[in-house]
Amino acid sequence: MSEHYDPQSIEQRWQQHWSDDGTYEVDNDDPRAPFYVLSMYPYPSGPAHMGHVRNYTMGDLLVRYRTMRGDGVLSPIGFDSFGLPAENAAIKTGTHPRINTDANVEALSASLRRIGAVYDWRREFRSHDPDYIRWTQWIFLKFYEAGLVYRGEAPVNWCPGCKTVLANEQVLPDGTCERSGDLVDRRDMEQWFYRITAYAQELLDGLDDLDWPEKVKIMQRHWIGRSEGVQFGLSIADGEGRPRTDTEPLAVYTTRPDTSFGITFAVMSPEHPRVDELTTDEQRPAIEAFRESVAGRSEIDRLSSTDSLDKRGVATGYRVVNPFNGQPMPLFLADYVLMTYGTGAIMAVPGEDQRDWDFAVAHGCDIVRTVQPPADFDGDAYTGEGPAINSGFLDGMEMVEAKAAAIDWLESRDLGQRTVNFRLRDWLLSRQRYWGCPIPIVYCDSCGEQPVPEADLPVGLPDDVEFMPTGQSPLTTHEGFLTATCPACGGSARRETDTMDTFVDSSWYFLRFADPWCDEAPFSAAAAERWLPVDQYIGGVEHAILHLMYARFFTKALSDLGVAPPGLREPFRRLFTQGMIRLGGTKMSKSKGNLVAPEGILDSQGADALRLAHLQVKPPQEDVDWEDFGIDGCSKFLNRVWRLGVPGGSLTAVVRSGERTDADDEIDRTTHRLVDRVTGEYDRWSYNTAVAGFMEFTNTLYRWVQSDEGPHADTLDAAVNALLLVMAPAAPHLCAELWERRNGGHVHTEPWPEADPGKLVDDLVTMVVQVNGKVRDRIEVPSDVEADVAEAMAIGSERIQEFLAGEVPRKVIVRPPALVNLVV
RNA sequence: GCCCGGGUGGCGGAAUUGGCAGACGCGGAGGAUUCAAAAUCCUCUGGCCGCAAGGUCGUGCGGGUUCAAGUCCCGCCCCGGGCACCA
Repeated sequence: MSEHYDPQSIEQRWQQHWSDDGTYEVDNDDPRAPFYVLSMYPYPSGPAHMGHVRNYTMGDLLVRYRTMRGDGVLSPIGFDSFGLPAENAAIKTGTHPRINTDANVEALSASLRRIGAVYDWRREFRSHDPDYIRWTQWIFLKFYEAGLVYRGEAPVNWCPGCKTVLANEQVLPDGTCERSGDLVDRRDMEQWFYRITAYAQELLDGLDDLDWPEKVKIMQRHWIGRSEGVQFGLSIADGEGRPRTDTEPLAVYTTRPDTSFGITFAVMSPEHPRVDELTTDEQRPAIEAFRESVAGRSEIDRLSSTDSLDKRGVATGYRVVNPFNGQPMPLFLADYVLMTYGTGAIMAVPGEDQRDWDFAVAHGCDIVRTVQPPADFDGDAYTGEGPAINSGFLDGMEMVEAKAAAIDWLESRDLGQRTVNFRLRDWLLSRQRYWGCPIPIVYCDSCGEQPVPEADLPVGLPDDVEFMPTGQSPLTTHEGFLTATCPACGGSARRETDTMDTFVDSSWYFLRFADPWCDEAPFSAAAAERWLPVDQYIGGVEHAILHLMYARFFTKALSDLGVAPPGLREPFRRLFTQGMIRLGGTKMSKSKGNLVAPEGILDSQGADALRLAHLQVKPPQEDVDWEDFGIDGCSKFLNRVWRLGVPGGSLTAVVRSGERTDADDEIDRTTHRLVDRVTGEYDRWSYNTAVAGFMEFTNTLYRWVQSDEGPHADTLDAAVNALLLVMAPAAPHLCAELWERRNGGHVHTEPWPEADPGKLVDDLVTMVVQVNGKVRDRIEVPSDVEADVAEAMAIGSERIQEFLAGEVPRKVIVRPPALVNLVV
């Protein structure tokens, strides 16, 4: 075999070995402790780019590390293979999405193998596999039976670019589509929804116990947006301003009932069902015009309006009555009040809400302060805490007390009730596209909407379709697909042509991996019990809300439906979010067209060098610029390790035998420190410093090997072997090759080395001696030096005596064996 | 506006609990080897003063606590990300 380091041949050889040997295949009855490592379900867009490499390198490191620690590691892979890009490509080129997608899956799989990432490939599947479609539909039907799926007319986000509706989460803050970047507009459409809001409280509570980045948990909490308040009615006023009893009061929701005495007007959403009823003839033309101007605009567009407030609201002519003080006040319509939150109508308290203040000024409404601001307050609305004023029976109470008192007052009179509201909305899952999982529903003229019987699953996608340039789904015109039989009456029926959002596929794939062979259910409960929750989930922070929220919802619902184990309430116990790779200042992605392909580097320097560069460049959770990568340095380092470790290499040709010396003991301790250090760093994701540790250790060995005394054969042997063991998860091919040549056998099935605690500390350490906090001398001391000895040595130092200049230290701080500080 | 991160040499970064700031890598300089080069190996590499020994300043800015602050506290500035009229 060649003497010099040749990444090409050894990488190919070992990748073949891991595959043939089944090193990383794990059975469901494996006797080792189960540990589930999962990188986020990749969308197959073609060969891997650098972002993939970073993600999958980190996951692979963990898989190999945990395996050496003795765990039976489940490391599956599959592909999120439904989605718009394949369908858009089909529209352009006429190639069926399945052909393109499968080719892309093959390309991505090959890339993953080439960077040395290892998986139990027996468990691989793709979202568009008929088997996977079958179970995705089966779950839909289970949810349908349980009332977690419903169809409803709703204002939806329509993306003209994607020719489909989007879930709220898929619309960016600036009102554009997260996928195509097109401006989203609003339409009323009949759509399918998952009732995720049924789990709002549990989704919120469950976050507390998850070992996730705090940042992600905060984002989810905010998205769920729980608020506590009270819902009550504002009576409609008659001509004299007295409450009418012949019509329902207008329901409003507030989190600040303590300020109720300061209500000076009320506002309804333009789409509130009672607008017609509560508009005077005089105001009707203005109201109609206003509603029309709002109708076509998306919610986000409305809420981000920069129009002045006088243009954003209009009076209905009606008045409502504040139940607390009997005061009548005007009722408006305004675009910023949403029908989808709370009751679709609000009470306005300009004294304690800045937006209400601005609206009151624009429309000439009264402003009453009901919370006493501090003396130095000089703003408009005061939103802080303080004693209630101008508030009748609430006067003098602090906010918390006043809230409770106001709610009690309403409840005791049967005027209102305590209410919890969530910002989270139901998950709109229908998409008007072809390349997705069909929704298993048929429509019968006589029986109406009917679920497809379980035995008839999967409802597959027809292959003989033609993609129209308009982007309209070919399912809507495919007679063979459309034609169905009603399962209830046997009559003719028409099939649902919407397919599911691809986030549905990625909401349960991690469960299927536990048991992808299961034929009676999406997975067996026993397998789920064994592997789930995922011990370590790895992916991009860009999925902090969408995917992670949906997957949590599915897990909870499946658990409640008895499909998943009852105790399985969360899918991902630990989450790590790695940073993205930027090039030229923007995120590296296919849509931005600024990808760097790894092939060139794999050809020239090899997978190990590329992996090491990804690990070394920056802390894994941080974003990184491609310009900062140091592939050459890593490649150079691997060559150094090779020359040090390869048997018969010139570097280690001269070694001592016989007696061990102090130098051997020192190297031995350094070796144990390396093992201890790297173990801790792997455990806390400090991969960049772990690589620094390899390099530092290698530098130390080089200096030693080239020193006059030279290394003792046994010490050097142990040191290099330890290096190969701890580096094996990071640079698997090189370590496997050198290990086999040196020791025979396979480094990745060796047990993880353990550091001897007794060998972590040197006998002699350098103690710093400071005078007034400044380092003035360094003294070698025994590592177990006593405080008084250390102090005596410090004061005894000649250099220190010079700095003391005869003065006696006023105070002496001794921290043996690290430091002595003399204060004069 | 609110909520998270972050600001350390020419660059990426390191520094478990307050205890030698700048590990490791890149870049740069010098040397060894070589006919020469590549590769490799060694040394040096925060600023300023100094021939040197050494001194002195230095972790975004301004204060503070402490024997001791990159690290803790108070007040600012800047950068990145998330949310954004949610009643």
